[in-house]
Amino acid sequence: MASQRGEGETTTTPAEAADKERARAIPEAAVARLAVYLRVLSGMSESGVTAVSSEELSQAAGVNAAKLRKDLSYIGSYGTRGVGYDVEVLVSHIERILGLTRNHSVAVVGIGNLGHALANYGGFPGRGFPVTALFDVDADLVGIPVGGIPVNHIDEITAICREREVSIGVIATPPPAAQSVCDRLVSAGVQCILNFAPVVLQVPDNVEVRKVDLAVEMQILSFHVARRADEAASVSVGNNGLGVDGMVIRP
Amino acid sequence: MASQRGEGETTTTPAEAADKERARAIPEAAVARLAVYLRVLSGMSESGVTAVSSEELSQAAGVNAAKLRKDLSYIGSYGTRGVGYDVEVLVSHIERILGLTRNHSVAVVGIGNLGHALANYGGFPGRGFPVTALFDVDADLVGIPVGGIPVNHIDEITAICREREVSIGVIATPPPAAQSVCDRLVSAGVQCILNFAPVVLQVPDNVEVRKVDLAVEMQILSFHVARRADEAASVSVGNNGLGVDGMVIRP
DNA sequence: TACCGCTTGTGAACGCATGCACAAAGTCGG
DNA sequence: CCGACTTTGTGCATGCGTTCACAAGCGGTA
Ligand SMILES: NC(=O)c1ccc[n+]([C@@H]2O[C@H](COP(=O)([O-])OP(=O)(O)OC[C@H]3O[C@@H](n4cnc5c(N)ncnc54)[C@H](O)[C@@H]3O)[C@@H](O)[C@H]2O)c1
Ligand SMILES: NC(=O)c1ccc[n+]([C@@H]2O[C@H](COP(=O)([O-])OP(=O)(O)OC[C@H]3O[C@@H](n4cnc5c(N)ncnc54)[C@H](O)[C@@H]3O)[C@@H](O)[C@H]2O)c1
Repeated sequence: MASQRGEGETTTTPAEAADKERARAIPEAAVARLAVYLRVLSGMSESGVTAVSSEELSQAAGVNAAKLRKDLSYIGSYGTRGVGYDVEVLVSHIERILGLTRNHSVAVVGIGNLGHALANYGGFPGRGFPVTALFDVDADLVGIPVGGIPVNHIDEITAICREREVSIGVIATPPPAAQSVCDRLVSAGVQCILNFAPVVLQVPDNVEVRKVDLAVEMQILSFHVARRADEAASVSVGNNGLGVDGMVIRP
Repeated sequence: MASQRGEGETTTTPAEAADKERARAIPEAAVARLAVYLRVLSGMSESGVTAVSSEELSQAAGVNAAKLRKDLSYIGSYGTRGVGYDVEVLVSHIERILGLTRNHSVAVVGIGNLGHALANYGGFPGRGFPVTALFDVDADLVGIPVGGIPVNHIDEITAICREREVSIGVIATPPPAAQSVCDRLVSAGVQCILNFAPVVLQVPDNVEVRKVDLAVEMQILSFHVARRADEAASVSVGNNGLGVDGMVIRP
């Protein structure tokens, strides 16, 4: 899985080496936000904006300006005091930190409702995540192209993932199949998995899993609805001020 | 615990009132995990399991046992020392905390690739999130039923959301339309929004937004790939220690 | 060149979340 | 009824992430 970018004798520039050392120290939460900043900056760049202040960028990204500056400081000092940041410079530095200077081949497993949507989605290839393989267990689906890629049978997963150097596996199968699919991806050398099935996957330490769980998202929203409803109720009815165990909740 | 003899003649039981007071104090991160516990517990319940220890449950949920116990302690003390937790009891308490004792009507806006998948998905209604309305701007889609629900035109959004008491709005439109759709949902009284469009939505304080951003998820995975690759590289090569950060950008 | 106003970068304080470790509280066998 | 054993619930320490506040640095201006 070495670098596939062959320019120059050395594989990394000094700036890259510096970035990479820094990468270790970037908080997980900041990484997620950097991805958002990158999208906002890309949009600005396309609109012809060349410079931006932390205040403007933080507004557009929906975060605190101080937090944004701290996040950017994790990747280095590329701003100009009194002026702001050069959009292009920031874009290229964030891209490098996020490892977007190389493409990450994506495989989608489970070409049902969700798998179809993902395979058809045009937003990934343009951002460095080409979908290069689709898998399903259903014989009727095998061979049919979805979003331009033919569906392969799940049994071919190891060979094809190796061959196409898949680095991200997306699981969109029913929950009972998810763990087995995950195991197959892992044994095919895939080290990153994005899981849509509402199942907790067991993986070795060297594999990174992120889950997208819509039911959980909705339940969190539900929790906030309930909390809000309570607040309204206790305000209108009158709060006796006593929680359980005599804890005083509100003044 | 759970004392408080009832002067709760209203719609809430004493236990509910106690829960609701606690809800205020539950950390956001714990709420997300409670939703996961709930799913695991529901599965156990269906499999006929009636009791579970924090150790077992934490394994199944993929978290630390101490963290699980702390999370559960936020909602009250419903375990039995030396034994564990009663599955049904835990399920009902978590459901109540998450506000799942009432149904939350869901509207999906943007019936394209993703919207179709969401509308067809059978996993929501069974969990208390019935999809009761679909909207799109495309006249060709209006009137066609998807997943059993006919698509309505976006212009009807206010009336229909009010009428069907929609509490969660799901945005699956292209990015440029997302803010405008969001504004319409808000003015229709929807206070919870789940956003799939890669856009930062601006909403009033009383509206809760959660976003699902697949590109961001992939970029986080990409970051970890890069980090891992660097570690491997720096172990084999060693660090040159030069911290000089020239503004070297690859042409 | 010297000054002024603006914006970055970051040290330091704070608050939230995690994980440990153990007393309290229960069960069960005898 | 007792004592050994099991598991919960939680105080506490630790670490991570966020926020504040301000000195340092830069461009513009006279
Ligand atoms: N559709 C949604 O909107 C939605 C929302 C939330 C979560 N999910 C989750 O995403 C997953 C997929 O949902 P869906 O609606 O697309 O389901 P689906 O039933 O439409 O599609 C599942 C696909 O997986 C294939 N499959 C089954 N076993 C397989 C295996 N062992 N290997 C490879 N492929 C296999 C099936 O043939 C089918 O094509 C489910 O776990 C679901 O819970 C979906
Ligand atoms: N499909 C995916 O897998 C995927 C993945 C990640 C993110 N997304 C995001 O989800 C969103 C939807 O993706 P998609 O692939 O379903 O797109 P799509 O183009 O297939 O569907 C968008 C739908 O929204 C409708 N629409 C457009 N403007 C509207 C408006 N003002 N009001 C109501 N409806 C409107 C269109 O008629 C269309 O039916 C996009 O923002 C996309 O970036 C999709």
